Amino acid sequence: MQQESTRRSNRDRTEATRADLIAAARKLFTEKSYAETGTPEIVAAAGVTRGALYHHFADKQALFAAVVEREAAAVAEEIERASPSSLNARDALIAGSDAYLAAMRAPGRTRLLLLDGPAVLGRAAMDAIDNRHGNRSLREGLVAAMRTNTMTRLPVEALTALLASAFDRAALAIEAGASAEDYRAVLMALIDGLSPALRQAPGPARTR
Amino acid sequence: MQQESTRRSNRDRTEATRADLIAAARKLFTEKSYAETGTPEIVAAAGVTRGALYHHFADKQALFAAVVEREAAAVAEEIERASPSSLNARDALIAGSDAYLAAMRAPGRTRLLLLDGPAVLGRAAMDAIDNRHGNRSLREGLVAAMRTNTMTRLPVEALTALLASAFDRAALAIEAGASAEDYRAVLMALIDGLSPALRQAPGPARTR
DNA sequence: CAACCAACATACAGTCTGCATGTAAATTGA
DNA sequence: TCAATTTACATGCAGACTGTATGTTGGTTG
Repeated sequence: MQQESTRRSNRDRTEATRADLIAAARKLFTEKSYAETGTPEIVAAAGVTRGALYHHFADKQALFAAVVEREAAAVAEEIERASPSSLNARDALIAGSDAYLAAMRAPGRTRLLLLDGPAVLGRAAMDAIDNRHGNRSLREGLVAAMRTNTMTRLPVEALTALLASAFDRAALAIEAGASAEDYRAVLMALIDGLSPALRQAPGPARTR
Repeated sequence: MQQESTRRSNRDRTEATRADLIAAARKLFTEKSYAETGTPEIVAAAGVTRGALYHHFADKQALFAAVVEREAAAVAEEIERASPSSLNARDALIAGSDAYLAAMRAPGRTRLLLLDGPAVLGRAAMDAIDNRHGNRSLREGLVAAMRTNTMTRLPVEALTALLASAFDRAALAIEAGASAEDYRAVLMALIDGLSPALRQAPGPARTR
């Protein structure tokens, strides 16, 4: 018998504490905001003290970065899971778009990834995170579409960034109560507008 | 002789103090950020005390809102000034786009209007400001283009918001050192993609 | 010119962040 | 296996900041 409950390896302790802190921080950062959430509140919710927080994270901002990183990874995973993997280039883009908009409906994600993230960590850091997780599949989809001549050839980085920002804005608007159908229709029109051949009536572009 | 220098009406005093505070705050908010700028620093730069600040503004956030409002108005004015007012619908959009990108090169504007603004004031408040100043001309340009059948008919609010977000993102990328030509080319392609008739080769879309 | 009010300055209370210091538990290596 | 060392925290403290309450001076008004 080995000290039944009080016998945890250091790695387990670290992992558990970090997870608790990230979960508590995520909850509070999304319910309120980064600025309005204090570290005393976070550690209370996580059941530890501020000492533990500053042992595992350099500062409040580093904890926030960990929360954002984790959230971006979750979004990327949801999108990849929802991608049927073999459609033609355009339909793959559409499927990815819908998956993104669906994923961003999870409460707090827009605030975390689109409002506080850029302001607290800076656009450059957010771009790095996006490129590590999110935007990758979008960029690859665009490259594939261009390779099959389904899409006008354009600078890939710029096109990826601009389309991504349009998706982001659509997610924000939809969360704020705007018509999801309207925004989806415009996004589709923007994408289809980039197809040399394809013009009007791209088939069943209905929302449902 | 009436007390030469110490004779100012209350309205003048208010106006001057508010202007000093807004100018000092703008400078610091853009050099650093909203979060990293304290009110003691602001009032020191403005040559007043914190009492004056809290007399004229409800709180630090209200001062920030005043700075943002003023900046958005300045951007809108620069755009309207640069608009030759009678071109065809598409060329008017192009001219407005270029004017916007040029205006956003003024130091600190991207941080103020695109990073800190949404995070501190919220997307809804920023939308209200944008609709009061900036987006108006863009929306009117889009409506005009649709009316002349130069552009596919789409939900106007959504299209305005999504195009505006693409412009915003382009401004951020350009400021971060990305190729202005690339981003401009993609923006033009997005706009021209919405023209039913117009397809490839929309004429001299060169950057310079 | 007396009463009033607007435009500040000063002082204070509460809270937060980051760090320094202390302690118990785990890991290491001889 | 057990002493040395490192890791994982808890506690306490210093500095800074925000918002407000209170005082004071100068303009405004009947």
